[in-house]
Amino acid sequence: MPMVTTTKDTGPVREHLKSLGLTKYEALVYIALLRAESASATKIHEISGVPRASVYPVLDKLIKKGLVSVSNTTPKQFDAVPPDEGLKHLLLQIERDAEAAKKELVAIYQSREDHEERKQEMIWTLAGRENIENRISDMLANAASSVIIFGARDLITPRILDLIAQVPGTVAVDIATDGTFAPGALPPNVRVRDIENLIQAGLLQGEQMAGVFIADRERLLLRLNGDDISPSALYSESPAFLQLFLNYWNHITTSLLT
Amino acid sequence: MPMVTTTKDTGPVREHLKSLGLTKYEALVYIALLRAESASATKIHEISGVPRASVYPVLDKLIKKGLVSVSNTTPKQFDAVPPDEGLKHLLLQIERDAEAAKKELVAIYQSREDHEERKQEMIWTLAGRENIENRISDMLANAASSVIIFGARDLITPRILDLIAQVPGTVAVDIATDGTFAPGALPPNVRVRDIENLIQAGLLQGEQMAGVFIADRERLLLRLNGDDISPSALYSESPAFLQLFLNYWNHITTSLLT
DNA sequence: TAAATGTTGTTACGATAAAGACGACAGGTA
DNA sequence: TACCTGTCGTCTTTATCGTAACAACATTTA
Repeated sequence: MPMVTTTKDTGPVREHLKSLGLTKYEALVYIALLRAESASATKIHEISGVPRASVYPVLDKLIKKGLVSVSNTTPKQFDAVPPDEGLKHLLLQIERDAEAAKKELVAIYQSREDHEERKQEMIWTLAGRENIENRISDMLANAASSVIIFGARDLITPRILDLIAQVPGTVAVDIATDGTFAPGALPPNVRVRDIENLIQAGLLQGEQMAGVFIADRERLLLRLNGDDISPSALYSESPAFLQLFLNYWNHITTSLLT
Repeated sequence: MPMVTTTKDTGPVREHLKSLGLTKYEALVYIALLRAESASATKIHEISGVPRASVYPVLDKLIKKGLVSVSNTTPKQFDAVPPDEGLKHLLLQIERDAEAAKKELVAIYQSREDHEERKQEMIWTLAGRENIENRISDMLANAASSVIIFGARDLITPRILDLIAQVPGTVAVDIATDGTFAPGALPPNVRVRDIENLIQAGLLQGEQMAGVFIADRERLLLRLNGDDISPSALYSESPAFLQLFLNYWNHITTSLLT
């Protein structure tokens, strides 16, 4: 009974499996086998919707990847390796590759000629919410003496809040924003200033969503377009550029004193 | 000076980066940027050998992946994110995907109808040295009461030896082989028998490289063609099939008593 | 038993999508 | 003027997707 089911609900899983190096067909066949518990090629074809002729080469690849095993009966029966076991080894292989790649790339990176002069004065653009938060993450994680953050409350997302909480106690963290934080969410080395009255006084206007992150007074990230679908940010280690915002910061703190 | 270097030594790195989802060009451009420290598109083209026109879209993708940042100067300058940082986030994303996929797939796997009868009697084929060792790994890691291993000494590779050493002390491990082990390499719950004299007596012949791994007397892996380029193995939970080798095992142990 | 029917494993070939490769061109810089 | 940058369009190549056909074998039916 050729009951060919269409490519149904298997929505996000396929995308996730693609990250692990599986093709569309490989994902479909593997999922079908997880459902079926030892099936023939034809049955796999019926469940997965993958053309019957394509099932065989796809199964070969899955076998080589250690996700599927074959019986020695005739006709052959195929069975999925349990997903926790199969994915574990798949991921392990990727992690090994990543480790090897990192090793070689770091070697290249460190042996390059350092012409930092130019680079120091450069202002760089970052794209994508994820990448921006990653950069902030690295700034906070590597901060040795001080961290300064100011801007709209929305900028300090739960993830960033979490990163702040993990900054060592020896690092002075200064935050100036217009909102509040849950009590006890921040360690004692973090000082929060409320700039709401400054905003109302017209001293801080413009890009509502812009925000500034400064680490050790030498690394700066300027976040823009926070409400856009693809936000962007500027990053710089330029002393001149930094000084601009450090002055800005001085302005804020002294204004708050009055 | 158009000094277009050919796709040179960057041998294995590219393969490793492919595991992380990078294409050939992406890998070449990223490596070039690691060498160059903030270069223009043309310079990247010269170093990497990637066609100049192709460099731009490739850089876009690398930027989206958080591996490259752009200056706001004109002409644009590009710079590589340090590899340890960049690869970390890349791998993190993959691990998140793997975790999500595992969750969904395990759900599917557990909700499938259990028709174990047929499967129990089945004998499965595994392909590839890596996959075979992975299966052995899982057998040893999940063994609850007993482990039996017999066959040529070559089968017990350093990795397997390591796995044996990690088996909990409550599990009785029996090994029969024709070679020796470094003193202290094995914990006290492992008992080793020497079958060399049995081999010389002609009681154990045939496939020199075949070996048997049995866990809890209910899971069996039969390794074949150990010297072949792509070795294979049989796996089974069939009681009948298992009994065959348990008898074999009895034969060995009793023969050694005389 | 013999013919009819169905299934399996394999091969071949076309369609589509992605990556790789090349040339051309408007605009800006030196 | 000469050069470089950024962009576009096109072409080739490769991998994946998808369809069709076929020999070998097994099963059913007459």
